[in-house]
Amino acid sequence: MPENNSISKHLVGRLSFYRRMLERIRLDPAAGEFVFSHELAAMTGIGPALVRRDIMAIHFSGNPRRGYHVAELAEAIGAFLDPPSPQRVGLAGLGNLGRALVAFFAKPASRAPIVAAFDIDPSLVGRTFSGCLCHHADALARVVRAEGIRVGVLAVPPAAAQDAADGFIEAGIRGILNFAPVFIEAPESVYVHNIDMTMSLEQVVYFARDEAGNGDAP
Amino acid sequence: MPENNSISKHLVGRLSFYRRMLERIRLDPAAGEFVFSHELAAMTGIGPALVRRDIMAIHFSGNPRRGYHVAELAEAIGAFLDPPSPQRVGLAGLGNLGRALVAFFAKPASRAPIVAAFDIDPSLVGRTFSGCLCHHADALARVVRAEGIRVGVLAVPPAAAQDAADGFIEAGIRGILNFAPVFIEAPESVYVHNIDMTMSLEQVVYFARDEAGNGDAP
DNA sequence: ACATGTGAAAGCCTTCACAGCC
DNA sequence: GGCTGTGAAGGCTTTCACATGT
Repeated sequence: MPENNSISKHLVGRLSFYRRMLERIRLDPAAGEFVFSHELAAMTGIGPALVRRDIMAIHFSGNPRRGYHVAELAEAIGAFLDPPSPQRVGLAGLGNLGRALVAFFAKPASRAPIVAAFDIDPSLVGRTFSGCLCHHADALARVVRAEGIRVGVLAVPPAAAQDAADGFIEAGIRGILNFAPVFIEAPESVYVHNIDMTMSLEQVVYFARDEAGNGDAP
Repeated sequence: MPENNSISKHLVGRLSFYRRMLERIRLDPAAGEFVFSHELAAMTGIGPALVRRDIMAIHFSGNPRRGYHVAELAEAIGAFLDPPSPQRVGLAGLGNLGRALVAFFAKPASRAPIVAAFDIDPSLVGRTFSGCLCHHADALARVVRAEGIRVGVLAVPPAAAQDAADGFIEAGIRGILNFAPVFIEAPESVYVHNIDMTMSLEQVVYFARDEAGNGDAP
């Protein structure tokens, strides 16, 4: 049975979010072994019907009496989301934001560990940040290939973003997480996700102005 | 004439993006005084028809011969997006991410300057980061009121996020930009926008795995 | 009773395609 | 000829509402 139902970006994001909530439930000694869709809904701000539909999408089933088994659901999400082996991530740009990101993601326990960083500043090259060595940007494509990196994170100034992206792409990267406030040109085969903080802040400012309703669930 | 056409979050985000591109064009001596929708489309990764529709939405008009007047369009977007006076922003959490954010947004020239920061770490309180004074988190609601802050940014650990949000809300904030990977409960009257980096990275990792298409425009 | 699983409906956003104009 | 402005269509997401199961 060919698994086809086109998987949307939104579904993947929500599954990631559910899993984090499930892990929190697992660590909570006061919580039971099961959750209801409306409980997950309350924890995430997502509607209960959509929670159920998302769980359906990964072919997991609950029990109308008890709800969903927390540990099993978390595992099912993992089986669906996680690649067979952790994907190695490279980071371009070790400014304030880049350092924040390695601190977030560098831990090897992570499902997507940052294993190499790059910058053009000679005072950073050769140093280690949160256990992650900084290479010179000139070595980007070479190190990406050598380390088997499949995902690149761009935390460089806007003017440098396309160049850094090109380096990653040339080295055969498959996905890019872009924090630079510019559009990154990339082949169809490379998935690009943009996080534009300036845009987000301007959005909040706009809706903060008048009686707008509550925002989105993530 | 009651301006009503419900304005979507997406539209606001794209307008913010267009404006940044227009400003870049203005600084480019090689660029002309006008742009076509397909040129803005190429710079942003957004479809040309949608660009035109977005411009329509703010009641700006182009000229079929020349395109859109760059300076005038930028001004029209500003008139639509920007509040009468710059909205003051407060930041909770001065870890790596918080420091990156003040560096981004603290400059008073910004349309949304961060004017105060908060943390519980005594070694940070009283110090100044990128020109922005760090107060103790206990003073959050008081300082937010005193400074006339209308928008709050959450860059605190997940466990502290709801508390910080409650402080902002109690002080009458109108919008929240949340970087913590949790759902923030807030009244209808407060707009909440979530940026969940872990989720975003997991999305990229998922789609990087196989032959997925290109991602979104921001 | 009350929750899951799900067809059907609703809503929203984007793209198509073309009339009208420069 | 090529671009803007836009009704209409198309596609995608989410919600509704209820049959089903326990």
